[in-house]
Amino acid sequence: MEGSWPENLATINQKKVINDELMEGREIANKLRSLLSNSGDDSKSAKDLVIKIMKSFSNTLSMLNVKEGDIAGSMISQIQAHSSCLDASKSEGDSQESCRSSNITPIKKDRRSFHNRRRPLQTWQSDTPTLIDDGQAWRKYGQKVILQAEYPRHYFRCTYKYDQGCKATKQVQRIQVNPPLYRTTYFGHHTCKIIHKGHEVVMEDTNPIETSIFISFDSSNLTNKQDQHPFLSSFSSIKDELKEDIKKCDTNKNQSYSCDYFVSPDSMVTQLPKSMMELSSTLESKNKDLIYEIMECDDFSFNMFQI
DNA sequence: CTGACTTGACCGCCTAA
DNA sequence: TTAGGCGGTCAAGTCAG
Repeated sequence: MEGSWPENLATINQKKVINDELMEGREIANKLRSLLSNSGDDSKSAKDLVIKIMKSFSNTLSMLNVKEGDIAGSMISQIQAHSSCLDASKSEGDSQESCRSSNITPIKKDRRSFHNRRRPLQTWQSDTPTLIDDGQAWRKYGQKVILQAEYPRHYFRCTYKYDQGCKATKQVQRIQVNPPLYRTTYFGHHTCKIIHKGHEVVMEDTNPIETSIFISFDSSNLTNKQDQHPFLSSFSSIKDELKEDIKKCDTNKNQSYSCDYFVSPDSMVTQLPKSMMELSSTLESKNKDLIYEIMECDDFSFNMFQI
C-alpha cells in the first residue's frame, strides 16, 4: 500500500466521522464498564449499551469497507501484521517471516513477494492458533510450498463453486509453531445459498453490517479430544495433516489461547483493529448470557472482542 | 459408487536483465 | 523485450466412507 492508510480514505470528513464513531464506542464501553462494575442487575441497560457498541463498530466497519474492501482489507492486514509483529517480537523464525512479508517493515526484498498476484477481490485475514470451522463448506483444491515459508499453503474453494458459481476461496497457512498460529486469508465472499447447520453459525439473511461480530473462542474451555470439538469435527475440509496440527494445538490448551475467529458474514471485513477491540474488553463473563442472546451461539464459552 | 484429497503439471503475472 | 521465478489453479489418480 502506498502511503499511510488514512490518506487513502475518501475524505478527511469521513475520517472525522470514523473517529467520532470510535470515540462514541469507547465512551459507551466505559459506561458499560462502570455499569457492570457496580454489578447492578440492570441487564436491560447493559444490553442497550452492548447493542450501541455493536452498532458503533458496525458503522465504522461499513465505512472502512466502503471501497470494495480493498482499503479496509489492506488496513486490517496491516494492523494484523503489525500487531502480530509486535507479538512476535519475542520469538524468532516464522513470525519474523510473516513480519517481513508485511509492508510494515521497511526491509527491502524482492518486490515480487509484495505483489498480490490475485485479481482484486475483497480479502481479509485471520491469524488463529487453531483451525476452526468458519461455517462455510470448503473444499481443498491445492497445496503448495511457498518460497521462504516453512509450511505449505493450503488452498480451499467453496464446495458450491461449480453448483452455484460461488467464487469464495481461502488460503490457510501455518505461520508459527509455538504457539501454533495459522493464517487464513479469505478471498471474495460467498454467493452460494447453502446454509450450514449444526455448530456453525448461520448468518444467512442478516444484515452483514449489523451482525459483524468478532468472537473470541477461549480454548481453555475446550476438551482435549478432537472428536468432542464440534467446530473441528465439523470442519470437513481438514484432513490428517492439518488435524495433526490441531491436535498439537489442543494439547497446548493450558496456555489458554484465545482463538479469535470471525462470525463471517460475507462481503465485509469483520476483524476489528485492536484499538476497537479494546473498547469491548470490558465485557465481563457474567454477561455472556447477554451475548448469547444477541448472537444465538450456544456452544462455546467465548468473549466478544477479547484481546 | 461418489465425493474429497493429493500432488504433479500447467498457466499467467511479475521482475530482472 | 523476454526469460525465468513464483503463486495460483487444474485435473488425473487415489482414497475413504
